Amino acid sequence: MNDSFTDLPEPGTPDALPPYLMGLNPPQRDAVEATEGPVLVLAGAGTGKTRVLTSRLAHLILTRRAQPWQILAVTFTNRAAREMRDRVAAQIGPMAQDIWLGTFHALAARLLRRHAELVGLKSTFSILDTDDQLRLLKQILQANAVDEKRWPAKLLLGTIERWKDRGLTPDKLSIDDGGETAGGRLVDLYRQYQDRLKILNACDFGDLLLHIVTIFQQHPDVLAEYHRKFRYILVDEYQDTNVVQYLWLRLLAQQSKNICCVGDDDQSIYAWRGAEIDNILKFDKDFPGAKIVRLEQNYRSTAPILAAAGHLIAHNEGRLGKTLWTDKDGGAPVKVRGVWDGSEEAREIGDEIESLQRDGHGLGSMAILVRAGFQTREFEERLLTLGVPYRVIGGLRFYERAEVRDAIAYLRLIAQPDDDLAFERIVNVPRRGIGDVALQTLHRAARGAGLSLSLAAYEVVASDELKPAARKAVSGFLTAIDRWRQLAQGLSVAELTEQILDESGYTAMWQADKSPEAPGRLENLKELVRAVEEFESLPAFLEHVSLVTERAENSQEEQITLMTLHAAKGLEFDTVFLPGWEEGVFPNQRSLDETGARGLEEERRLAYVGITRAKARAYIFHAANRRIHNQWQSLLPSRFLSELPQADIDLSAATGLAGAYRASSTETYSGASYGGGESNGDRWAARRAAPSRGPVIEGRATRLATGQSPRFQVGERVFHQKFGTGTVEIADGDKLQVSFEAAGVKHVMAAFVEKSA
DNA sequence: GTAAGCCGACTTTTT
DNA sequence: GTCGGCTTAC
Ligand SMILES: Nc1ncnc2c1ncn2[C@@H]1O[C@H](COP(=O)(O)OP(=O)(O)OP(=O)(O)O)[C@@H](O)[C@H]1O
Repeated sequence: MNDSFTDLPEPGTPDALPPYLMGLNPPQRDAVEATEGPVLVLAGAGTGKTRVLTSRLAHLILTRRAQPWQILAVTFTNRAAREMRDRVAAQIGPMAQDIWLGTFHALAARLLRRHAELVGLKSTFSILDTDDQLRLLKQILQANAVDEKRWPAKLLLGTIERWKDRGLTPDKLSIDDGGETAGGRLVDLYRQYQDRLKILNACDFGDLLLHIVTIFQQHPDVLAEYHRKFRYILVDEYQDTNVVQYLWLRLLAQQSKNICCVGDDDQSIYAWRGAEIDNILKFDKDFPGAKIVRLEQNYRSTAPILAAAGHLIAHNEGRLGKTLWTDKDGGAPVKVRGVWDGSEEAREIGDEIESLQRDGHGLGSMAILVRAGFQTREFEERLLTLGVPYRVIGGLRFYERAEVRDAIAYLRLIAQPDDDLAFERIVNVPRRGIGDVALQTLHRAARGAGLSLSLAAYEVVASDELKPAARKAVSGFLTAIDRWRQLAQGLSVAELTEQILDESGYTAMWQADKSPEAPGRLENLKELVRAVEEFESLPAFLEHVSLVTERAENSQEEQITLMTLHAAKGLEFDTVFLPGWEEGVFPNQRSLDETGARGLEEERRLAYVGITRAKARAYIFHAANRRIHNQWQSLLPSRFLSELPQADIDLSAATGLAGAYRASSTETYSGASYGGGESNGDRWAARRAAPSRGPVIEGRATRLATGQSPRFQVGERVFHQKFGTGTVEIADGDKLQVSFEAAGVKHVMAAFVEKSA
C-alpha cells in the first residue's frame, strides 16, 4: 500500500486541501464529502458528475473510510470503467487496481462465478453472445414447431430480454404474459430456453444480473456477506439503469445505505434496452433521507452550444428540469448546414476537418457522431480518400467477426465441454464431413439422455448410429478436442490457440480460400493470437471476450473518432459533427413508429447528448436527399432543427439549395435561409417531381408536395409527423379523425399521415 | 454432404 | 448494395 498519503490533512481542513478536492466547486465537493448515506447527484451535461465520482473514490480510500476492495463502483461501458480507473489511479496510485470497478455485467459475472452453484450452474459457465442466444432460441422454436416466419426469433428474444431486464424469471410470469405471441406459448418457450441454458452450463447477458439478484433474494447469508464487504457503492449514469440493475443495487445498499448515484434524466437513451427513467426520478423514495446534489455550472461547452442544447431539450415533457450555465465568454454559434445529399455532406465535413487541421486543431479532439452505425460508412470513405486518419468505435467489433468467433469457439469448447453452441459452431468448420444428418443424430442422442452434445457424441461414437464415415469424423474431432484440452494444462493460451488453429486446419481453410476477404481474415486470426497473449489463463481470456466486445486500439496517431451518439455518451470533443439530421433518420422513424411520443423524446435526448459533447464547435448537417435501401428519397430537415434557438445557430445551405426547404413541423423553421416562401417551396416540389432528374424519389415529402392523399380505412394504423401513431376513427374524403396513442383524438388531413405497420 | 446461386431483408441504438 | 439464409443441383 502507498503510505505517502497517510499524513494528508483531515477533510475540511481549511488550508492545504488534498489535491483531489482542489478541482471541485462547492456543490461537487459537498457531494464528494457526503460519504455516509444515500446521495444522488442530479445534474446536466458537462457539470462534472463523473469528476465527482472519481474524486469520491479517491476521498473514500485516502481518508481510509474504506479499503479499495470494499468499494463497488459501477459504470455503463467498459470504456468508462477503464477511464475511471485510470483517473483514480492518477490520484491514489496502484491501489486503484483493487477497487471493484466495472460495468454492471462485468461485476455481476465476477460475483456469479463465486456462487454459480446456487442457480444450478458451474463456476465455469459460458457467457453467450447474441449470436448464440439466437441460435439456441431457434432450436427451441423448431422443436416446438413455432413458425419462424410469423414469429421471428429476434423478436421473441427481444421480449425475453425485456423480461429479464425487469427481473422476471419464467416462474414470475403467468402464461398470459406472453399474450398471443407464438401461439400463446412464449412464456413456455422462455422457460425452455432457460432450462436449456442450464444444461449447457451457460448464461446470456441478461442472466448475469438476473441470477445474481435471484441469489441475493434467496440466500440472505450470501447477501449479508456482501453487505459486510461493500461499504460504499458508486454508480455512474444512473438514469440508464434497468429494473434488475436497480434491484441489485438496492439489495446491496439496503444495509449501509452508502450509495452515491450520478445521472441526468435528460441523457437517458436506453429505454429500448429496458432502462427505467423512473429509477432516477424516484431515488429519494427508494432511499429516504437521500441527499440530492444539483450541479449547475457547465465546464465543458461554450454558451451558444449550451443554449442550443438547453432549448432543444426543453421540448420534452416530464423532465426534472435543471439549470445550466457557463462562465465561458463568447463562442461560435452552432452551425446548421443544409446539403444536397449524403456525399456532399461527407465532402463538406471532410473539408471542414482539413481546414480545422490547418488551423492547428488536432484530429483527436474531433468527432463525427451519427444516429446509427451504418451512417459512418460514407464518412469513412471520404476520410479514406482525403487520407485523414480515423477510428470507428463500435460497429463490427473485433470479437464479433466470424473467423474470430470460430477460433474462440474452439477455446470455449476446450474450457467448457458442455458449451453446445460452441460445439455446433465448429464441429464441421473446417469441413470434416459431419453434416446435417450426423448433427441431428447427435442432437437426438443429447436430448434423449439429457446430456450436452459433446458428451452425447461419445456415446454415439461408441454405438453404430452413424454411418462409418461420419462416425470416424466425429470420433476424430472428439479426440482432437480432448488432446487440446490436455495441452491446455501445459501451454500458454497463445501457444494453445496457435496450435489449435494450425492442427484443426482452420488456418489452412482460409489459406486455401481465394476470396478477397480471406487475407483479412487470416490477419484477424493473427491479431487474435496477439490479443490472447495478454491473458494468463484461458478462462480470463474468455471472460474478457464475453464482456469487453471491443479490442483496445493502441494507435499513437491522431485520429478523428466516428461513432454513434449512444457510444458518445460521457465523452467530450472540441469539435463535434452531427450529420443526418433529417426526419426519419434522426429522429429515427422506427423509434417513432414503435414507441411514439416516448420514442420521440428519447430521440430528442439523444440529440441533446450529441450537442453537449461539443466543447467549442458543433456542426449539424442535414441532407435533402439520401439513398435508403438503394432508393433515393427526399428528406425533410429534422424537426429538432426547428427546436434550436435562432439566436445561437448559424444557418446556411449549400449552393443551389438556399431557401429550398419547408418546415418539417408546424413550428416554423424560419431561419434566414429557410424562408419557406411559397415560390421556393414550389420550385423545390417541381424539382422533386421532374422525372428527368433521374433518381426515383419516394416518400412522405413527395406525397406532401404533390398533394396525393392515399385512401385510408377506418381502423387503419397511421403515422403523423407531429402526433405519432394512431388509429383512423373516421375517414371523410381527405379529412380524417384519428385517435393517436400519445396525442389523443385529432382531426388531420390525409395528406399529412401515412400508413403505419 | 457440399457448393453455388438465388432471394429477401436490411439501417436503430449496446452490455 | 450487401449480407445471411435457404433452395437447388451435383
Ligand atoms: N470543478 C471543475 N472545474 C473545472 N473543470 C471541471 C470541473 N468539474 C468538471 N470539470 C470538467 O468539465 C468537463 C465535464 O466533466 P464530466 O465529464 O465529469 O461531466 P459530466 O457531468 O459527467 O458530463 P456528462 O453528463 O455530459 O457526461 C470535464 O472536462 C471536466 O474535466
